[in-house]
Amino acid sequence: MSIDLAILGVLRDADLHGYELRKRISELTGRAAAVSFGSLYPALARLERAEAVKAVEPAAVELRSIPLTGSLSGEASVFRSRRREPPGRSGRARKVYGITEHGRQLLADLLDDPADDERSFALKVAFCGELSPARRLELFERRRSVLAGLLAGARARRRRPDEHPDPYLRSLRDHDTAAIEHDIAWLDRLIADERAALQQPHPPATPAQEDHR
Amino acid sequence: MSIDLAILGVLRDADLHGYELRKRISELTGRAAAVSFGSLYPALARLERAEAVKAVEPAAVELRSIPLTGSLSGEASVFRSRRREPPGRSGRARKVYGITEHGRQLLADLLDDPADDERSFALKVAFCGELSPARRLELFERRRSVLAGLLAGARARRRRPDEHPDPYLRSLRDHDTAAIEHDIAWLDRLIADERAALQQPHPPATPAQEDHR
DNA sequence: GTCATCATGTAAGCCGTTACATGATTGC
DNA sequence: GCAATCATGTAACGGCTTACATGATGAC
Repeated sequence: MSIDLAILGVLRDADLHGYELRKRISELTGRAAAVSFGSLYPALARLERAEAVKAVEPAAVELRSIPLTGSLSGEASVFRSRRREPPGRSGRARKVYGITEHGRQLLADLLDDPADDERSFALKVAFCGELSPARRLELFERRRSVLAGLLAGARARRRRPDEHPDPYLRSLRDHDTAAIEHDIAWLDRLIADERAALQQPHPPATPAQEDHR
Repeated sequence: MSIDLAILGVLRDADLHGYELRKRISELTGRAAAVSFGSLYPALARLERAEAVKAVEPAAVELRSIPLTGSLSGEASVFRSRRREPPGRSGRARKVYGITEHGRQLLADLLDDPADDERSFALKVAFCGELSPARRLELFERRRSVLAGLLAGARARRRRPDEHPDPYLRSLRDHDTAAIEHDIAWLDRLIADERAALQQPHPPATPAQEDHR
């Protein structure tokens, strides 16, 4: 359930109510993301029943926003949005959710799950700061091998030039092949960076996320 | 229903039975396509009820394979697969479908439908040889404007560097932005070719190719 | 005073998948 | 005679969307 991944991943950084949560999820990437309320709210209810998230006192948002090290401006925007409201009342029974310890574990499990399609892989990358470098490397390499398989198929098809004389289909396939190659090149960069980070335990660019727990 | 588009588009070029049809659909592009039997067979039944396709005599396959101008080798492979079988019997009650006149009209309508997601757009490109140059141009430009909107959003998000310090999310977004730009560049080539073709009524029929490596 | 936005939720339904049932043909 | 492949279908279920219902707040 890729929506759980999105919810838990975003909630990991800040306590949020559904409406705001949806905006954050939509902004994760340009193409993929975007969930509707019709799936978000039931999913939140389900995760609450499973005790992966729980409703928190809105007041707790301010309390939590100060001590956290990461995502400062994200917390600040929640703060801003609350500032406008009178102390006693807010919109319609706004329900702010926070991730639980069990939710964190579930997020870790979801990130570890080797099955990933286009969409869930993107989400996993967005949240993979959570993972150990070794797990991250596995994630990237698993995806790379899937794409390598697709690329092999795409190239094989293109090597039979007679079979599809339609120039538009040809152009589509050429573009598709190039897009896969582009994705693989990106993954190769991520993999190389990860390998480099494994060599020297304290790399300059990506140490920030590792300190919580 | 994007599966209808795929079925009709492939059936336009050759009469086929379900099993073979599925293979052809899967081979259209490297990433998108691929339908399961569980959706293919019911869809074929539905299209047959709607008289967009009809079961044809397997013997008609050979008859039809000669006079058609396009997709010669595609027809030939059907011929090959039938050659192996004894005259009276084949696998289990194999049902060969052909497109009807009404089916062709439906295909044209589906190609014209302005709503397109990632998947259906790819299918439309694969089959857009069917369309008039002006309609093709509309198709490409409609898609281009959608991608331009996504790109604007993606760039705006990237222009707020403070908001998401996570390096993996950053990398994901950068890659996503680049992929959208790549798609737009491809569309621009298709559009330019189409415009050129509109100028001189008898073009050499070679739309944009990636020509990478 | 009404419109846009914020906010939460439910219900119906679409589109597709996996898993299962069935069976013929081919090659070993 | 057994496995792999070809071939067609059904059933159950899953996940997500649209459309709807409801209502508060702020801006103009």
